[in-house]
Amino acid sequence: MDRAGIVGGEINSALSRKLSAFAPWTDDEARTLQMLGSRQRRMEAHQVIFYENDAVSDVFLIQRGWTCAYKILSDGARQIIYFPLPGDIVGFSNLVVGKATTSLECLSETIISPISASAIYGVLTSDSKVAQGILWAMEQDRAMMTEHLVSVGRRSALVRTAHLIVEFALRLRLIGAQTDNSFNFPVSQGVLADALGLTAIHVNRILRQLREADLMTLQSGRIAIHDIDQLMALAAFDPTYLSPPRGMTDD
Amino acid sequence: MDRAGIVGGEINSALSRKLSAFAPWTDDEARTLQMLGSRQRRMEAHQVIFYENDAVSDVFLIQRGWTCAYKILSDGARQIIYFPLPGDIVGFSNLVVGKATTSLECLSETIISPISASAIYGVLTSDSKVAQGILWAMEQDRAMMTEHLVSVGRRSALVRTAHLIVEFALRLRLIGAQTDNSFNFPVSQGVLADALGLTAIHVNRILRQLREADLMTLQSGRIAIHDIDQLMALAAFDPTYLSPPRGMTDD
DNA sequence: CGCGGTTTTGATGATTGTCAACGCAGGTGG
DNA sequence: CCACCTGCGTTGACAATCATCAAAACCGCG
Repeated sequence: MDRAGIVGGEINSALSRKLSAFAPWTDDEARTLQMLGSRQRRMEAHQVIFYENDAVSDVFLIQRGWTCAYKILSDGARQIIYFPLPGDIVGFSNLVVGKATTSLECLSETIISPISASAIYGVLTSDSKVAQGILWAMEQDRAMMTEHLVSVGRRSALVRTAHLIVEFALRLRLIGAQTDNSFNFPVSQGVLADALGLTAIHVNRILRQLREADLMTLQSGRIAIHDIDQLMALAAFDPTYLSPPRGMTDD
Repeated sequence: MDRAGIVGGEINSALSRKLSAFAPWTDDEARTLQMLGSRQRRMEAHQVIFYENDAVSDVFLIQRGWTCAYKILSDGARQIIYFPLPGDIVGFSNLVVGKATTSLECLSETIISPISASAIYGVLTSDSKVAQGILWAMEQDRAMMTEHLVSVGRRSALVRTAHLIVEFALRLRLIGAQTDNSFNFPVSQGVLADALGLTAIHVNRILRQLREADLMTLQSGRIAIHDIDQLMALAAFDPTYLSPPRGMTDD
């Protein structure tokens, strides 16, 4: 297998970085991945990329920064569905139904690459290896949503919070954005609450518990994990849903 | 457009019935859909089609009956992710990661059609119209999961329960399995609880409330909806996520 | 320096869970 | 044919988790 695309070439697209966990890529395939991220737009924190029900047919690749996809209820409550990070593609629903089914907002300064429906369909039908990689990414998204649902439905506030933090840590590690056990975290406690189905006040109390148990600290936009093993044990975290399928990588 | 496949032909596959809501199909396309359901297996209530982590590469089309996909936690708690009904295809994750990411259990006597990975991939790449239909179905699944997450995260037990019941009613109507406002419902209160993130006892209390408000009754495996409008209003139910995209059907 | 948003903490309250008990229906075996 | 058993539904009393209300400290930023 030709791994020059990874070993020799430069990886400057978040999508390549993410999908390199799935399989090695030839130069040709790597170019295809690069191409999907050629158009780029910079956005500020708190800017909205699209709102629910907006007529959007593009899909968006996150290149840099943190975002969140959410729904707002009639009483003003908000539920965050998913946190798209660099390498993630958001809005496949746009392709099929022609409008956004959630809103998508930037949590930090962010760089996104809009990808047209035809570009996506083109890649999906022309290059079956790349198509498989994208399908894997979609499946990983679904797995994260599943875990999220399990968390909100059946895990205590403490376990649920720990689970989400561990997920962030592992996702960042997978895309090579984290070396030690600390990382920037531009997510306010209110935002965290809207993801976890809690109130900001209760999230604060949970974070204090985690801090006092010497498991992790969230301070001025940065998370430091002090004991990842204990944190994973507390969350009963099974990391397989984030990893590429066995036999795909040659590790 | 040739609608003979629907108007003239007989529709005996649940998949055709479901996807007929998405678009009209030619005879050729209808045959393709039929073919996906050619192999059939009958199963009893409480039988398990597959368990989480089983090595499965097939995907399953539900032809008849009710099923539920769930995860079990280390403490024995269960969260139901999704209720696949006739016409739904379950287990796309099997294709990509080669094993089941949830368990799938029959709630009633059920008929399923296993579909091999190659058959699915074949249809996805050879017939782009059918592929689009399947992508729409996948997107509808995702939308249901999203609503489910919103329910469990941010809706009160009462609203959440009402929302799920309305969803069932509309799904059944879409696949032509319900004419009046009552339908068989082989879902115990304990199962309902595992879907809603509640206890069976509390679900019982909520059902009483709904009954006493003259909105709906669940009795001996059958739901009767007395006031669908008020029920939808209570749940703030927006049905668009279940319907085919605008402009697809000629209604 | 003041302002808005966020974090933090305490006091109180509501929604939902836990425990316990009983009725009911269906199935099974003596 | 009936006793028994098991799963499910129902209800009440009580407990726990988490929400709500209130207030103050903090922080970055114009």
